[in-house]
Amino acid sequence: MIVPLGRALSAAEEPVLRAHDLSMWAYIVLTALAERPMRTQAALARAIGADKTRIIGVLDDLQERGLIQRRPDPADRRMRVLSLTAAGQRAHRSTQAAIRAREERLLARLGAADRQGFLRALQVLSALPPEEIVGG
Amino acid sequence: MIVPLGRALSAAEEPVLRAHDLSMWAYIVLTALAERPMRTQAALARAIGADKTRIIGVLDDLQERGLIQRRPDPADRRMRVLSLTAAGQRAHRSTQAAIRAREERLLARLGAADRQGFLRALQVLSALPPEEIVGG
DNA sequence: TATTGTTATACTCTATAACTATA
DNA sequence: TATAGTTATAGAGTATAACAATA
Repeated sequence: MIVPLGRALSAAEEPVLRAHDLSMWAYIVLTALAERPMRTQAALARAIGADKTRIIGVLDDLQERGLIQRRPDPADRRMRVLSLTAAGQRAHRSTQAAIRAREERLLARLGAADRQGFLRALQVLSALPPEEIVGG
Repeated sequence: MIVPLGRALSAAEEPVLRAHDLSMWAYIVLTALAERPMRTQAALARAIGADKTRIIGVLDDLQERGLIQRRPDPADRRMRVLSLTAAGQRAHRSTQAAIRAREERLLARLGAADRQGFLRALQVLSALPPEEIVGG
């Protein structure tokens, strides 16, 4: 049930993201960096559950459009310090608002109790480390 | 949250499926046919949200292993009537039991109220036609 | 030598289009 | 001609491996 639902929700959010000129991964990256800047790209990749090679193109694009900053760390120039620009923060906030409005319309279909249980269950299960899910 | 969770759950169920020699799609097909036999492959594909070409290899394999029957409809020999064999029913039941046991262990982490809300919310949202999800 | 990021390559999954057979 | 199923092909998304820069 969850996998098809995830697909449907992704499909539902795609028009919203396109309207804000962001790919799904770009939005995920902005969301992660909005929570806190990262010292390396590998750390960002881990945080969002992506391969480190997967996000390079995304970062290239976001940087080119001035939504993120990506500078070599002066202390260790192998690393790239990542953070949102002011424009990036604005883009993230407006996109997130649009997505939340859409989610709100869907959650309105649920009873208050189910809704709360659903969101709490998602948080609990998402917070589990993968080993615990696999191991049961 | 839902998409990564779905990925994690899929990954968690994979060892169980492998132990029963079934792919994810094979299991989905068996589950659909356990509910009710289908008159055409296209109907099955629609029912499980897959492309009609996607399931052909799956059906080939299941038929070869004697888990499903797939016979031309005498009334219209273009169509293939699909149904589980006795062995297919057994395979489905034992695999489903193993998967449910694993799900049970995960759901045990939730409070009773959250758990009920979570499952009901999943049912409600999954039952929504795609248009309503996209349209909001 | 070990690590960060990058590029190039291969692999998996899925969808599209062309084909066969029945009607 | 239209439909069910099949096959072959191409596309997107992802992961793996080799490479360059820095430590």
